[in-house]
Amino acid sequence: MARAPRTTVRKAPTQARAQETVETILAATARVLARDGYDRASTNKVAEAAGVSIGSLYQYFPSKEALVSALIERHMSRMLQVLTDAGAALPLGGTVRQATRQIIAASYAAHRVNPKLHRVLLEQVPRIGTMGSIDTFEERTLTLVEAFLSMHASELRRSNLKLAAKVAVLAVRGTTLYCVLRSPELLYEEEFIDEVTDMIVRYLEA
Amino acid sequence: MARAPRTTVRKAPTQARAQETVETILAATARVLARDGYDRASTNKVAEAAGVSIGSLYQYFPSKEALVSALIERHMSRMLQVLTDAGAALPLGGTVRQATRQIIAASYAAHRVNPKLHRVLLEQVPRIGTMGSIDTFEERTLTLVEAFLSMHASELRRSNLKLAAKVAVLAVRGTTLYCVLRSPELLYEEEFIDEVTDMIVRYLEA
Amino acid sequence: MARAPRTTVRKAPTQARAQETVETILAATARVLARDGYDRASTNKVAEAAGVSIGSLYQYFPSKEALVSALIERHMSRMLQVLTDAGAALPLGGTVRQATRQIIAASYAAHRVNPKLHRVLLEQVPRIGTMGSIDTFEERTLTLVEAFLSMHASELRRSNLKLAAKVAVLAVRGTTLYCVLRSPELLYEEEFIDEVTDMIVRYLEA
Amino acid sequence: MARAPRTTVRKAPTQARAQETVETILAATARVLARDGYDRASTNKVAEAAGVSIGSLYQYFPSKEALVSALIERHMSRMLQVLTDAGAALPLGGTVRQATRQIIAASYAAHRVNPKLHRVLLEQVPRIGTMGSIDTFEERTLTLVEAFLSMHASELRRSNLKLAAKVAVLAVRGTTLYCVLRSPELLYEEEFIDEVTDMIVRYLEA
DNA sequence: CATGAATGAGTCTTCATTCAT
DNA sequence: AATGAATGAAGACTCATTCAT
Repeated sequence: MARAPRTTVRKAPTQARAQETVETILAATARVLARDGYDRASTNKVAEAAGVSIGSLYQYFPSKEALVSALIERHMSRMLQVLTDAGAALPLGGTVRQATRQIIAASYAAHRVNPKLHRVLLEQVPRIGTMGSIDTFEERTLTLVEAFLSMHASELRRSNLKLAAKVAVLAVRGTTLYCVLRSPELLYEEEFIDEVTDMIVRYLEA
Repeated sequence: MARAPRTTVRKAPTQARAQETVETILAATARVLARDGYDRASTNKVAEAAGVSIGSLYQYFPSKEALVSALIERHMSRMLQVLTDAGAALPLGGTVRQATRQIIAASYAAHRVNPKLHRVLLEQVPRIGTMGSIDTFEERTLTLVEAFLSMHASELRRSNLKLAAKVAVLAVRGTTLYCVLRSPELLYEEEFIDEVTDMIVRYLEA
Repeated sequence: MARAPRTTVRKAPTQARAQETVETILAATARVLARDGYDRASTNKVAEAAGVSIGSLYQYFPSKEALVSALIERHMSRMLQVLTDAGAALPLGGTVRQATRQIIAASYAAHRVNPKLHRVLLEQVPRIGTMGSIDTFEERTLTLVEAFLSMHASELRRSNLKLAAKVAVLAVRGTTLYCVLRSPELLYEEEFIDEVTDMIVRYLEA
Repeated sequence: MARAPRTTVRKAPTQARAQETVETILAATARVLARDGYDRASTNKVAEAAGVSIGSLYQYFPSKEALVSALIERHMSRMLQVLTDAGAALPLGGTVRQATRQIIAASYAAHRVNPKLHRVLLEQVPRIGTMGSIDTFEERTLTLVEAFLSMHASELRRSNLKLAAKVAVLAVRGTTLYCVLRSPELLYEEEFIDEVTDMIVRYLEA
């Protein structure tokens, strides 16, 4: 179980085949993690599941942690992508309710990327070095919300917008977390999202 | 997710000395878990930290998982106790805001039991057999809230009280989770609790 | 698993109750050995099965080996008793066939003492210090047979009686061994014993 | 008798180096077993004796029992080979005595394969999963004898040939067992084999 | 680049045995 | 005497990682 081994990717694969191999390995990692849990998931199992030799695996990932990190990284960056895409399209000119709805919906959309994997990562993976990507996601969301709030400051009844932003974000996060862990299908229910939106809007509006 | 080993306590200690040993071991478990994380926490380290032989540890806990399970169980039951105590004192005759404040405060109080340990358990412990106690906590909270809501139905503007209860609980949970994981001192700030209460009350009231 | 610990009984129980305890423990040993095999049979399990504390067990048997040794000893001495009883009654004046039949029958009778236990001892117990009792049994048989042969020397066609005795004893032993290990009910079949007798008589007679 | 762990070989070695390793390990197993007995023979000791890492051992044998099983298997198959080779040359046209002599001699030859190891296996090894190979050996012998008896039926005075075959085989087995356990040099003495043959022939012939 | 045999530190766990009560 | 809590040496086994081929 070593002590704090390297965590970065050993080598950026340039050739197409190498890129494929990396993909295969990451996919296998996700599968094995889901099947066996973090503890019982061994690099050898992953290599076998990927149909790749253990040597090859270590060609691309210098340690088990690097492997899992890469998986997390990739997943979070995809979620971030979805969040950003949906957030970038923000009709900042719309009503507070509309905008709020859109931001919340964007977060839900991001959580729809691969809820099963997300759950496994949350449940099975002990916090690892580069867990930073998760914070990145949360911070990005917070930044988005704060920006939005300050733009609509006049319509809102809050004095301490920073605090309000944080509470709002955390409240929404409570709901998405629940969805991912216990009820993934809720991520797709517009009514549920509406309900959450309603709570947030009432909280924020003057 | 692999076959789970036994997870129950092996032997109910009868002598006083034995009871002490169990306590010592659980305390050491918490310490080692916090220091090294679940993976790097070995049963031998725990025994050593407890000043107890590895044999004694296994006399009472048949596996590493049983050990951690017992710790979780104990922690959650303490939290539950605090929640129940604070919830039992519910001034059901008070205003919605007062009652809401009290329930939320009760939850915060429960999370103040041992946030450091709570965080370790959340972050480090891959899901283990008897994780049921956590669900118990959440369900108890939900029950409490639902009961409260139906008592004050006339003052609330929600038709779907069950949904409202769930959303409210999840929202609050988002905030306590954040506190435990990133900002334990927030658990003690009345203003923060007020803010959260405000959100929930606005959401629920007619 | 210690190195060559004491093997003798620690203390000859004088009181009736103590004698009973010893019996209980030996019976439990037999049971546990049959159930779990020698390796998985622990002294703690035996104590529990006997309804006796582990401390008490060690009061009477100073080691695991001593425990098993005592069991073997007791079993073999019982077999020896049966063999001797049946052999002592030898009608040395009878025909060679009659006498042979009786000796062989005596051996079969001895093997009927507790074939199940005998099998367990044969299969499960790695050779232990005082395994001497088994040799004792075989030597006693051999002595018996040699005595018998020299008495009937005139009726036999063998010159090397010692060799003949050995071969005869080993041949019979081959059959009893088979019975104990694979077919205990054969120990009770007169026809089978007759057949074996026939072989031996034909081998010995002039 | 408890649940048996896996007993088959874990991995068929493909590279020459691996094949060598397997051989080395089996040889070391035999040595350590002979030196220390089954109980005191640990997988670590075996690995060390083989000059191989414990990891390598487990690469090929998933458990201690599998290791010993493989050794038994190999030994028995060698004995079987010798038995079959010598039995295949049966001069079925010869006299009963000649044929009997040859079969018995074949069995003795088989027991000469590695009597020291054979003894260790008999004495030290608690019955293990794939003990089947031993039964195979006995059954093969029995089949051989039965076939032989029925071919020579006219020259024999037995009506129940099956019974006769069994008794004869068991009698011979009694002698080989003795040789292996107490007197290996007897396996090489023609006179002894003659004596045994004499007994069997007298038993069978008309 | 890929392969997979080899490594060995370290893990969980058992169990014979002791000894304070 | 009896009890059973405590001990700790030792064993079976895993798995991240390396490196010769």
